[in-house]
Amino acid sequence: MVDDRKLDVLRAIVEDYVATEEPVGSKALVERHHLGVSPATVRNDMAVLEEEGYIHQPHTSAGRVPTDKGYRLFVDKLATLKPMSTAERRAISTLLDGAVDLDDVVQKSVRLLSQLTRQVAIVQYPTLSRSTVRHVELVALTPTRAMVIVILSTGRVEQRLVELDSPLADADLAELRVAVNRATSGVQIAAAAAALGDLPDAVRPEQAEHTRAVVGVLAEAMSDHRNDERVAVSGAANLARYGDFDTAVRPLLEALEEHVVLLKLLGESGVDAVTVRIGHEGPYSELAATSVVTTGYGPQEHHLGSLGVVGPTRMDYPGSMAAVRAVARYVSRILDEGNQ
Amino acid sequence: MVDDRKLDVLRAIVEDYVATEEPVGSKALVERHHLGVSPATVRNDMAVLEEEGYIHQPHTSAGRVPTDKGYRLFVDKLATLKPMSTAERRAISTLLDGAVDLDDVVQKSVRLLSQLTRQVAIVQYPTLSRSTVRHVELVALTPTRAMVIVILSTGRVEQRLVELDSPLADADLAELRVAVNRATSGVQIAAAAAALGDLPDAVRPEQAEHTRAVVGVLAEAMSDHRNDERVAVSGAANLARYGDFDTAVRPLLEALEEHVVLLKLLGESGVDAVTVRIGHEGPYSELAATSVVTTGYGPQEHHLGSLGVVGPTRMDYPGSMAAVRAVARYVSRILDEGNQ
DNA sequence: GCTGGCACTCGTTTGCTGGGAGTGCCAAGC
DNA sequence: GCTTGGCACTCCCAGCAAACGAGTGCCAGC
Repeated sequence: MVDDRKLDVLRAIVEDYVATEEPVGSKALVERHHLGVSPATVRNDMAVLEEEGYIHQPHTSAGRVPTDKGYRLFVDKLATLKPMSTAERRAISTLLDGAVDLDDVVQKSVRLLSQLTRQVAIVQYPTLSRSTVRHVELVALTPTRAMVIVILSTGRVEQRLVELDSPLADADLAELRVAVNRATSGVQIAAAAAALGDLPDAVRPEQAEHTRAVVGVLAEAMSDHRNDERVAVSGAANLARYGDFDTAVRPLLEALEEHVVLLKLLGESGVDAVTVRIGHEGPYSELAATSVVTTGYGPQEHHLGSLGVVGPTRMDYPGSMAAVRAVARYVSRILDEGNQ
Repeated sequence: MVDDRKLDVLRAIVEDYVATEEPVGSKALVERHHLGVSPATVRNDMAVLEEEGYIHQPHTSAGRVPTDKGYRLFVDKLATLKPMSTAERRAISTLLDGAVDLDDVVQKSVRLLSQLTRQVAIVQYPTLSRSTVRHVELVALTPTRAMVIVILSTGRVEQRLVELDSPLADADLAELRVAVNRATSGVQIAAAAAALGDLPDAVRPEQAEHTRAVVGVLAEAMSDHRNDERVAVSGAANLARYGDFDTAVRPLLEALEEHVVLLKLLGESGVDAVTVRIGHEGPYSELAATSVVTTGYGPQEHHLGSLGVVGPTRMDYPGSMAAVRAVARYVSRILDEGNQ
């Protein structure tokens, strides 16, 4: 049976182990935390905790180390989210308010998150799939070369070059611009890309050739899900703080290069709900020694992407969870503002 | 005196040490390279090389290790650039030809370079400062909110939101668009930003308020040198291959987070001239154990940015130099094509 | 049910030693 | 005069044993 005091002991073990990176023994425990009982009692509790699988002893005469299950219990039952200090809050808001565009927001956030948590931070770029087309602009660069620019509701701008076989008159371009905007404005990009398919025949049949070229590139730009797969990473240097190079650092360092892996790690967590995946709970056996703290972000509960931190299972969960939630909220707020 | 055979010995030492990561002795040397002389002779040569400071002995009864000075001589005198294999060439061109825009080129290049060299690759985003304005587009999103879009000669697109105090009529916006383009089209961005200063009074005095707002944001977008400071990094996981965590890996890992440091490392190397900076030759004493191989890129010898690889002094210089040069050439070519 | 005492376990540190890799030097040979 | 084989010497390192000590489990007493 795991009663309150045993939970206290578990919490103390987790905290000490996170702080010292060394197995923690009964004596050190009662010295550093005022548990109000003697080492012998703590030892009895530890024996039970070990039997239940929450802690583990590397070898006979060593202290105890939390298991993944122990961390899990710690996170579920014990972690009171440390609130951010006002200084930290101010740092977040001033930094992110200074961002000039969406990419800037992402890059600043990821940097910030890694600095706040002293861990490796990951921020997924906002997905485009749920955004709507705000405006399409066509610009003639030369008579046979135009640039199409798609402005999305999230504030993101996609641009593509179009090469034409024959010159296109400005008047025709203007007409095409009107037609395209009429067809796509306010429509979700996937639907907008589909809607464009009907245009070539509907507008100026004699210009169908041009229309088809422009519309083709436009549709491609709108169905480009490149962004859905992009992530920004920061703070790899924080891994250097950890020992255990081969089991903890190296696999993670390798994973950081594989953005697909990172996306899977981030998962699809809901907005405002912080998810913690501990060690083996994650999808990769090589990353059994790393934990992930993530949450979704997006204006008004619309999930646009995920962000979070990764690090060794032995990480500061309460601090990481608080920072992840705080940053996600600010990012959501900024996306909300840009959206009006 | 350093004659030809001693150079051969030095080369052999460098090659073996790079391959094995271990001090190399005279016996192993004659076995693995057909130098045509006995170990004793090689020892005599090594004694001279050591006296001259090209190699170093960690301790008595150990093999020799090249010094920074030794690598320098190796690079200057001995390294014949390995040509890229045709498979590698094809990989480069197919990958980079598939890039859809400038950022994509940069991201694909850096990835590619790190894979080719199995080192950490760094690519600076092309600087905007030398590019000219190709077109400025103004788009009304709501009556009091507009988006300004600047298309540059390099193909880069900058966008900014403008908030207006009072509604702006479409006709006025159109007129402003014409005026702005007349003032800036084909002009280098710095000059264009300056030229915009005169606009508010010259065009429609009664619209000066609006003009000033739009022009202000435009000028800001044009003088935004954010891009000059941006770099893409890839291949940090390759550091894991190296031992010597504290002296070689950790400082570099930390440097990778500091883009300012990376920019300084990249330096301002000329297009088509590969620069090698070995160990202490670089600007940072913490990075005394790392070397940098860089070159500039840009269409028609116009330096738009730099790219390169960093790694421990014990790196494969010929291979790295060849890969850096090859990638830079392809990037230059692509920028050139987009520029026509 | 908590506590102090105590014997026990076992990883780590320290000190030592033998083997081996590699060198420098020397005398002889081409 | 350069090259070569031989040889004594140096010094790192792997391997081992002993001492150490942190931490435990268990037990008897409160």
